[in-house]
Parts: sequence; structure tokens; C-alpha cells
Amino acid sequence: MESFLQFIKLPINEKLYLKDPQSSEIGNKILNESIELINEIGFEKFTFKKLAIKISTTEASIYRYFESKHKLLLYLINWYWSCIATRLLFETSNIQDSTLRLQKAIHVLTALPNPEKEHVLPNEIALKEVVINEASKVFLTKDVDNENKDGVFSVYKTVVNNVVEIIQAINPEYPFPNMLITTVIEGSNQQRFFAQHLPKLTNSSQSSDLVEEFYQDMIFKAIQHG
Amino acid sequence: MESFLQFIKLPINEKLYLKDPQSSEIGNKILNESIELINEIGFEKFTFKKLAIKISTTEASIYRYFESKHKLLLYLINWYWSCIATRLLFETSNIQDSTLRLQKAIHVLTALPNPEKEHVLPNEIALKEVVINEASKVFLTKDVDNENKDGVFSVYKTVVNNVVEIIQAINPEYPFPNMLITTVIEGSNQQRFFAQHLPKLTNSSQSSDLVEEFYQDMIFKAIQHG
DNA sequence: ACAAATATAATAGTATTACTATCATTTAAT
DNA sequence: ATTAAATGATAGTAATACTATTATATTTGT
Repeated sequence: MESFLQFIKLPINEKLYLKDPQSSEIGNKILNESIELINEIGFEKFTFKKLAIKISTTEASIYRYFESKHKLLLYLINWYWSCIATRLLFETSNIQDSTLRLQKAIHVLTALPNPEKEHVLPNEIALKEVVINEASKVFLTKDVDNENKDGVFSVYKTVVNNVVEIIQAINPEYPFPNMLITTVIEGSNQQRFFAQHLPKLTNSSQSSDLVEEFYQDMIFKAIQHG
Repeated sequence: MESFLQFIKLPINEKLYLKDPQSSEIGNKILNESIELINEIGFEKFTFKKLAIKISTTEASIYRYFESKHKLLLYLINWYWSCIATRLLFETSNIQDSTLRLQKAIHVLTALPNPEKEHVLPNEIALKEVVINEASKVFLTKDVDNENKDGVFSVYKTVVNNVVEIIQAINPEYPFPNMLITTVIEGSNQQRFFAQHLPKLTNSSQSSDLVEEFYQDMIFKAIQHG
């Protein structure tokens, strides 16, 4: 029953690839090993050539799956969002109390994946690292409007919307639910980056991770009436 | 008296340049025109060659000031932080009431520069655009730890610290002041990006800018006792 | 079992990027 | 007027981000 969840094939926007990477061995290698390589050397220094060597194939083969390294990163980030969307569904299902629902949702958005518990993706922990270090780069470009038209941010928007609805169930008068949720999603990743590299900018640390605690506190105070 | 403020030469960390760009005409052109060009084509497509053509000089000349385009961006972002640090000082000076001080500080951190009012830099409005679209890229790299050792983020840290102290004057028990401030600084830039490009992710828009209002509300609720 | 279709490997090539190096010339300082 | 410093002009390099071509496997349908 538990392993039901594991490794479902999550559908990804077709504009993001030339050939579905989840449909072949090489494709799956591209996904899994690119996560490793990006974590190792950073997205700026990551190239298809280096990835090709790592997975013993050729640059040209990788280009048959993805038209650019930017699209590959966008694919990975979308994979993560789909995974969060799935976890949101599971963790809030059968829970009626809105406050508890919101608490669970914030947990899914802000906590690190637990290595003990089962995952939706085989490499969720490494993928979360990619998200923390690289995710902003997928929208901070001049191409964002065209890519948005192609719907590549729609899963992200759905996630935000689902949590916004929970907030509205608690306090329909609160005027900034979308801002609050995106602030929490993006902020929680940034705080983890700060904890690792610029600790003076945060109160959290790797030994004592306060990220979820901080945002749970912040959200519930923010949506209070008055 | 008003114009006192205008265009003070703000000191910038020496590790960021090879030759002080504020010391020559070409240097100043590099700063001002790179802001324009980055806003026009985005940092990824920005090159020293294109900038050289724009300011009628050569690539080699620009390389005499900055060792890479990344260092130039870091310089610009530091320029912005220095400018914010200066404005924080001015706007909170002679104000005793901590709550009012915090309100003013949040205003400096979250509001767009007012085109009517005087500026600390000649191009503050365009520079703010660069910050909104590109600032995260200066620390989201594998080089962040080395650059941090060189002190290139110290002005940012000082800004954060100064506001943290105001919060502590209001509520010394609040456990997450640094997280709260960096969440607001980074979040306010991100919300403006969303308003321009991914409006479903925010409640703010270009016609009705709710960014400051949202964060003022959020901060004061967050630091409330209990 | 065999032909046809498809996927991958191997290789080559291109324009651009992100620099470094050299040397001549202009400009500024003493 | 001399020297030093800044800039211009030009060249060159390794790496990047691709595209193209052809040969060789592998899979699939019949």
C-alpha cells in the first residue's frame, strides 16, 4: 500500500522536451544524472557535453531530448512542482479542518523531504537541492513571458492556487493570499540557501532548521482577522 | 540642502573591480550603460562586447575595470545596497519611536523609488529594475562562499542587521528577525517580478501596487507578542 | 524471420562567448 | 618636454551552445 505512491510517472508539459525523457533508459539517465551534475558543479558550469560523458552517451543524443539546458532545468523544476502537487493532495485528503489543512500544506511547501519517509520521485532529496540553488533561474529570464504562454508554469500556479483556497476557507477577507503563499515557497528555499552560505542573513541553520517553524508562525499570524 | 544627498560617491568593496569605475569617464559609462543594457536584453545575453559597442569603446578596455560580467553585476547590486543603506540612515534618523522607525525602514526596503523625490544615485529607478530581475543571480552560484569571504555581501548584511535591531527594540523575544527581514527584501522584489510576468502568483499589479502594504501588514503581525 | 522504422553513436562543423595578450597611440601629470 | 598611465586596435584561444550528417544498432510489425 505504501509503495503505491512511489515513482508514479508524473506528466510534464510537452513544450519542455523534444522527446519524452521518461520513455527511455537514456532519457531517464539524463534526468537523474543531470540532477547530480547540476548539484555538483552548478547550473552555469553544467553543459550537455559534460553530462554526455557522465552517462556515456553523446551531446547529440541529449539534444534529441532537450533543445537546451535551460529547458532541461525547467523540466526538472516542473517535475518537482508536480511532485509537490501530488504530496499536497495526499497530505490534505480526508482532512476537514481548514486550519489543520493549512498546517499540512505549509509543511509540504516548507519542510525538507524526509529521507526516512517514502518519496514520490526516486531522487527527491537531490532534486530539492537543485530547486534551492537553481529554481529562480528558470523564470528570471527575458523569455519568461513566452514560456508562460506555453504553460510551463501552470503546475506551480495550481499549487499556489490550491493553498490560496485553504486560506480563503479560513479567512475569506484576507487580501493577500497569493503573495503570502509565494513569499513562503520562494522564501523557504532562500532561507535554506542562506543557512548554508550566508548564515548572518537567517536565524536558521543546518543543525537547527527553523524554516518551517518560522513560516507556520508567520502565515497564521498574517491571516488572523483584524 | 536637498541636493546634498544627490550622487555621493558610494564606496564599493575593492575586490569587485580591477580599476575603480567611479574614477573615470569610461568607468562611469560602464556602470550607467550596463544598467541600461542589462535591462534591455537580460543578464544572460549581456556581453562586454555588446556593452563596448554601446559606449564606443573596446572589450579590452572594459576588462581593465572588471574581470567578468558577474563581478560587474555584483558591483551594481552592491551599489544598490549601499544606496539602500544610505536611505535607511536618512529616513530613520531623528525618529525615536521604534514602531515608526520600523515602518520607515520597511518603506525603504519595499517601495519602488519615487521618480519625483531625489535619489542617492543618478539611475536609481533603472538600477532597481536590475535588482528585481537579476539580483538573485549574484549569490546563487558555486562561488558564493569565496565571494562571501571577500566581504562582497557585507553591505547587504549590514542593512539586514540594522533593521533587525529595530525589530529587537520592539520585541526582543521575537525569534526570527533575520529571516523576517530577508524574506521581506527578497520577497518584495519577487512580487514585483510576478506582477509583471506571472500575475497569477501575486495579488499586486503594476496599476495597483500592494507590495509595501502586504509586507507592512505581515511584519507587524509577525512580531506581535504571543 | 525479415524488412522497415526508430534510436543512438560517431564525427564534424559553426557562431558566439569569455576571456588573455600585445603593441601602438592618445591623454594627463610633473 | 618627458614620462607614465589609460585607451584603442587587433589578434588569438578554449569552451560553449548548438546543428548536421552518416553509420550502426535496436526495436517493432507482419
